[in-house]
Amino acid sequence: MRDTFVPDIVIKRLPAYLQVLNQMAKEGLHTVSSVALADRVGTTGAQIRKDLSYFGGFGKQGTGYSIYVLIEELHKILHLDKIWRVAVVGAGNLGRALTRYQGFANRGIDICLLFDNHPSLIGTKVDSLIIQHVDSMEKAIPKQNVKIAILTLPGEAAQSTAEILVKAGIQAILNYTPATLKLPKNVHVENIDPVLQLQRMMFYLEED
Amino acid sequence: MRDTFVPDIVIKRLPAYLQVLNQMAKEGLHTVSSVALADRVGTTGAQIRKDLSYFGGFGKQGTGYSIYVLIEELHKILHLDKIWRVAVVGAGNLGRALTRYQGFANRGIDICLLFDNHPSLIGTKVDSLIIQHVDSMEKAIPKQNVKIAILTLPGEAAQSTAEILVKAGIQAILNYTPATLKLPKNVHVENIDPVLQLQRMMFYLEED
DNA sequence: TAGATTGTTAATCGATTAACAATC
DNA sequence: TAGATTGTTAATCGATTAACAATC
Repeated sequence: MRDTFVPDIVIKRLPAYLQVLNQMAKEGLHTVSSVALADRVGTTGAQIRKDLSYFGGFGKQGTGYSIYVLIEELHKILHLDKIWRVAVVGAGNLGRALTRYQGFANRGIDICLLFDNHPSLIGTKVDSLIIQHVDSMEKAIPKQNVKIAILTLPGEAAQSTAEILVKAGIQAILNYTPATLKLPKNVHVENIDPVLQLQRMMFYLEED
Repeated sequence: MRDTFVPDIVIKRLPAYLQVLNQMAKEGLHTVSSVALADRVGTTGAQIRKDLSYFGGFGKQGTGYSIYVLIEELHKILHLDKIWRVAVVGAGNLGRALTRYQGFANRGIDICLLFDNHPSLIGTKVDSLIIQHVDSMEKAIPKQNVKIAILTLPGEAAQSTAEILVKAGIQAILNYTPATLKLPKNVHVENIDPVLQLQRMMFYLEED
């Protein structure tokens, strides 16, 4: 079932479905139709049914989907049924804020490494995590078998640092820098430079 | 020319083009072909030419594009030829980090308002900005004619706060919360919950 | 049983790519 | 002039939507 190719764009939507399903479970609901779920997510029933059908038939005609079952299946599909260790690279404002971010721990994300290259920061703590020098990444990352990194450095250092991360075994990078990273295709990069995100919306705003 | 419909997906790519063009200008280049630009952005020459053609013909056959001209045109198209004032709502770790973020000021973004609802924070400063109570948003936002807000609250408060923001005249929201906001279609929302971004990549990682 | 809703197929829509005449 | 590269059209590809038989 997962052998058949699933388009990236489908994968991108699944976490949003999961998000709403979790919310619904919290509200005490047990069952949901594709249309009801779609209304909350902001899409259509047909699209949800199509997306889910790449992975199997989780619903019941006439009834819809068991919220509990669907959450469980989405967890399996997205590999969320384990805790992922993550390294934060760059201990500036943003890096420290993300390290402390409450939303990670209870959603299966464990920030376990924090790096910077600024001498005065090395050895200091952010909450209980000690800031290590970027030069120790190549050893520390494989040691803890970390596969995911969050990049919050100045743009100039992003490319070279990302290359070291890849050498250290990192397979996915959440890139908060403005840099357009050039990395092997097997490394997955999500770009979320806040400036770029804001610029995307400015087009739609009235100049005044 | 801008009267003809331009697909959202084209608009989304323009800030990335601009990003690379700025980089090239910094490197001292003056001219670039669609293919050379595409290589750096990670797309194809055809796509860049098609995207730009929605707005006019900025290139010269045989030569390519003037980097200077293209940067200027993209600024005009995306409405980046002015400074945009932005409100940050939520003065937790992330909100404070974004308020202090160096990358905003030199790219035309002015964080001029910061709100929270936690009594002990009201009146305290983040850099030179005073944290105000969320109840004062409805007055303070129109007063400064702010159209863009960054949401960094706990998910539970996101929807109701966003509705107040819309009433206050906000037209674009950069949403860092896990909430799926339901707002009038004329309000532009970009969702960048870091957890969702990470989950999108976990699908592609080997379970081990 | 009658009503509701799935999973899937076929039809439609939109986006990307290829190709090339125009021209710098 | 010859070579390079644009802007655009047509062809291809992929994603969304509509429709409905199957069935709970």
